[in-house]
Amino acid sequence: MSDTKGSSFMELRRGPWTLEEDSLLIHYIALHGEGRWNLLARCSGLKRTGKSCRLRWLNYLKPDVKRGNLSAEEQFMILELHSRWGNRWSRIAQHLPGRTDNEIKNYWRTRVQKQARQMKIDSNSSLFADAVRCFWMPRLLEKMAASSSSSSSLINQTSLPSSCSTAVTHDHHHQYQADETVNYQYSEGGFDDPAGSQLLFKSSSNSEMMNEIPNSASTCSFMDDDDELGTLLENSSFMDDDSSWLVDELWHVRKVHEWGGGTGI
DNA sequence: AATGCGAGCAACCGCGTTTGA
DNA sequence: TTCAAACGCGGTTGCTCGCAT
Repeated sequence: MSDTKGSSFMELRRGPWTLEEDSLLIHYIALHGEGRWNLLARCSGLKRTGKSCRLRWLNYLKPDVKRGNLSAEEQFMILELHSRWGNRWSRIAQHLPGRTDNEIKNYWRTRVQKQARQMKIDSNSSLFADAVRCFWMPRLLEKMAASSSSSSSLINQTSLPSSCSTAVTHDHHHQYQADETVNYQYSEGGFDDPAGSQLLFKSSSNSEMMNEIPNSASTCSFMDDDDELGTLLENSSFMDDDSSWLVDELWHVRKVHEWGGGTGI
């Protein structure tokens, strides 16, 4: 079972890869292709396990791996797909070309869970899901709208109760492939419609439009009970930047959720 | 300038699944 | 059908770098 058996006589390297190791790996794969990682590890001259070689290639050296910050669209996709699939990082990564499961996992842990920690709530709770859906995702949509006047390949919609939606204006209609059977669609009307609070999916198999609200049982219901707070939140900027919300305000959300008999944490 | 600390990310580890002999 | 090897996924660790003191 051990990946290192058979090469136990050889001292295996660990830790950061050197340029020489990278070029060895790239060269070997150029000649022999991907796969058979243990064979590669034995034959390439690398003193690494097959696992290590595979990881290095897939997460860093592979030509189509994107580097750099995640775009608003990519962040939106991660939030949306995670709400549907949970920690299925590789599955989520399949829908973000050039991004790896490791990168997405790191994003979730360092950025998303950080927000949950600041709010002192469980990142797996419905409350946090509400906050993401009501404040973070609309903010990303705003950013996407602002930048999409140039160009955009992705887009979406989300389940935004009218009480939660911020002023989002769009001049564009976008579409992206979400998985084998579902196309996500977003159009401007979806947000302008006061009742436009649902996630719309267009089945590619039967072309029917379907309404779906992930986590619908808890979707922002707490907002309906507090118009004053709703106004406050709508008028507020909930992220100082890409990943930092105004924690004090979100703390109020938490309190309203708890006191208002919300879905709990 | 030196030190401490935290965020971000690359890499490792354990384990479940798949493959093929 | 069985079993060992290989593969892939998700959780965790630890290194690096930037910022604050």
